[in-house]
Amino acid sequence: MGSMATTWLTAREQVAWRNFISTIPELTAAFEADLAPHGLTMGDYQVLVYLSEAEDNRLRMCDLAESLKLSPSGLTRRLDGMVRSGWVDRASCSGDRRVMYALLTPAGRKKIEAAAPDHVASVRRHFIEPMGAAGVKSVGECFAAVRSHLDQPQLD
Amino acid sequence: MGSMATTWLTAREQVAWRNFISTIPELTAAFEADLAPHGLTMGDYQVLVYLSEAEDNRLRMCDLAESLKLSPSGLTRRLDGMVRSGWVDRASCSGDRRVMYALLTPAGRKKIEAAAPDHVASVRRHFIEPMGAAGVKSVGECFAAVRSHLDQPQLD
DNA sequence: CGAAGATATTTGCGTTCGCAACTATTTCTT
DNA sequence: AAGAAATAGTTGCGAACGCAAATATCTTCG
Repeated sequence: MGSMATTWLTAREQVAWRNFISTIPELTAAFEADLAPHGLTMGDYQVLVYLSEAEDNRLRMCDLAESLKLSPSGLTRRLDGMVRSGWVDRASCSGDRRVMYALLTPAGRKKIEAAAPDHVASVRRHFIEPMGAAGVKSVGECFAAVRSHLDQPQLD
Repeated sequence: MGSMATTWLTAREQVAWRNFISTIPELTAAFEADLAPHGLTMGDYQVLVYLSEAEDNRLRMCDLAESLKLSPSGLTRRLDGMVRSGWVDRASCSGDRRVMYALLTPAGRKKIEAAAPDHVASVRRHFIEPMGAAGVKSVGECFAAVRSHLDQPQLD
């Protein structure tokens, strides 16, 4: 096996890592709780966001799954619920019959318009404000870096 | 209803938020993948970490659940699996018979000692290195702030 | 002391999600 | 053009987890 000695985390690195990893569950729970009065989960909300920003308010399932970082089957099931709720419709694609579009219904648009102010306030209150302007900038850059590193094809 | 106008996110705030929220699933998937060869999930690993750092290598279920940000039932089930794997034992408490201790077995200690170098390398590679030293410091502070805000009893 | 409430844990149940397998369609190869 | 490979989506299955209820045990207070 490798004779490479382990490079442990420095105190500061460990603080960053542990703060991050232990905050995520509480933070997401807070967002879910703030969205619950609208009858939405974070997952539902994200679907509505992507659809409302998409051209013609619709996206192919696979593109939406990619945006949401969700497996194909996960998206199928999530959409099932949202279709039942009337916020999203499915539509087949005339050009490629493998494809299903998810499309925002008028009810879905109403839903996100009603929920958005509360959700934005929630994000601002729990996430943006505690870290301050400099923190926001830095965190944005850091996670961009983490993400772009993850998306690379792992050369090593 | 409130006549308060919504304060939308600035471009920079939105970048930070979206980078953060979209990176988490990929990041956790990367950690899970790096830990999988050891037969461990992130959840299992965290249990082993807390137990290995605890006095006498044991913790009350409720304290462990609190540390892990897990519901009591979630912890019960997670431990079930780890007990089956032989990494953890349950022990009742003579002083308070409601209490169950989770305690690290020698096999559990071996397990985390074997996995730790890989996991630390994984954290370093996916999380620490991409954000750089200044980023690490800032992210640590930011999430400490977010967390301490969440833990407050919500005065407003 | 004894009843009421608090605390610790587990179990039943429902939800969410990923993987693997399957179907349907399109695209590539020769 | 025919077969192989790739792509899009859904379904079966199992794992993880939270909530509410049940159980057992303390603790508090009249």
